[in-house]
Formats: sequence, structure tokens, C-alpha cells
Amino acid sequence: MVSQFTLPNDRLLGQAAECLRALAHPIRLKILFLLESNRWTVGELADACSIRSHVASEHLRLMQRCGMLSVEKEGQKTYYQICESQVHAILACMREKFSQS
Amino acid sequence: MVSQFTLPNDRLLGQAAECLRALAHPIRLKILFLLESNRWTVGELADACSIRSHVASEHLRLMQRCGMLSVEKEGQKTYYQICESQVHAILACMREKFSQS
DNA sequence: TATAAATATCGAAATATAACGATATATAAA
DNA sequence: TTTATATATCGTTATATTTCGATATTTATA
Repeated sequence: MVSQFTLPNDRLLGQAAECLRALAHPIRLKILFLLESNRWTVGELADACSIRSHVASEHLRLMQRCGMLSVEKEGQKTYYQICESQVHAILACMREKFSQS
Repeated sequence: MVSQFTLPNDRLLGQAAECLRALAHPIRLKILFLLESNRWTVGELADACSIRSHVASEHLRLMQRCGMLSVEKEGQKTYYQICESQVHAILACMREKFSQS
């Protein structure tokens, strides 16, 4: 059994930081909160966030590259959804931290 | 009771993103993993991370401003420690995500 | 009081990230 | 096959973050 307090090595620290950077943006966070319960298309997310769809597409691609989102293409539409339990956990954390403020 | 899936407003999304940015850096993550079990001084953290102490000091100040670290001054030494349960939760999340890779 | 040690702050330079318009691709419908 | 719709990509510009050396501040010790 590995101690609870083992220090991750530098490579893992870099990867972890990259994942957190992918979350650390107001629009990307909003997208993730929208995806919390359902898959959405790029255009639906863009509308909900009041941004143009190519901007949404770039944010989604960034998060997908980190492995937190998966894609399903259906005709012209592309559906994105959260595919990592840790993302849900972090969203719950943020909700908890900011629920009283 | 508020739905699990209420969308945080833009101000809260901005604050949440700011907090996550404060975590999203390899050195700051390393500092937090070191602080996971104990308080450390600026100099101890700088040594452990192989950075100069004024750089450590800036990273610590950034995290303190977000409310995740608290400070105790004792003589010349300044001890930092984690003062938010959500930080521990996110560190646990990162450990879980990267424990198999 | 002079000097050293620990930490903090500042402004400038280097680097990374975000946003934007233009354009490309892929699918569907006329 | 032309046109429209949805999404993705590219290169540039704008903005934010990080790092660095220099310097300031605070506390302890000679």
C-alpha cells in the first residue's frame, strides 16, 4: 500500500497541472457545469455561454485532449460529454466551496 | 433544496476559475502535496522544490490570496498550511487520477 | 548598533494563453 | 451538384502569467 502522502513525480505534477489548467477558465467551467447532467452539442453550448461556436469548439478540444471529455458525432452534430469521474468530483467541490457565498 | 445541477452565476464561475488557476501549476501543486500533511516554512518549501525562496514566496502568496493557505509567523520563519477542505479533496482527486499512470 | 537570515515586493523580460477573423471540412438538404 | 449548417483549424494579435534580479522589510544574533 502506498502512503496517502507520497509526492507525485515531476512528470505527473506537470500532467496534473495541465488538467487543472483545462478546468481553470470561466467559460470552460460553465461548459462543464452544463455537461454535468447531459451531453450537449457544440452549438448548444456556444448559445448557452453566449460565445461563437468556433470558440466553444476550441475550449472543448482543449478539455478533450486532457481526457476529461468524450465525443459522439451524429450527422452534422457533435455531442460532448464528461467522461471522467474526477471532473464531477471537482465540480462538486467548487459547488460546495461557493454555495454559501 | 437547490438542485444538484444549478448553474453558478458568472461571478462565481470567475472566482472558481481563479481558485483552480491557483492550483494549476506544477510547483504550486508540489507545494500543496508537501503541505498535505504538515505546515512548512517558505525556505523548506523552496528547498524541497529546488526553487529560490522568493519564487516560493510568490507562489504561496498567490494561493493565500485565494484563501486556500493560512500563515503563521514565528520569529523569522513563516509557516504556511492548507486551510481549506476543498484543497485536500482536489489533491485526493489528482492522486486518484494519476495513481495508475 | 551592525550584520545576518528569512521572507516579501517590485518592475522588466520571457513565455503561455485567449480571442478573433478567415478559412477549411464534413454532412445534410434543396 | 449547389447551398446551407455545424464544427474545426490556422495565424495573428491581445492579454495574462511566470520568472528573474534587485531591493526592501522584519526579526534575530554578534
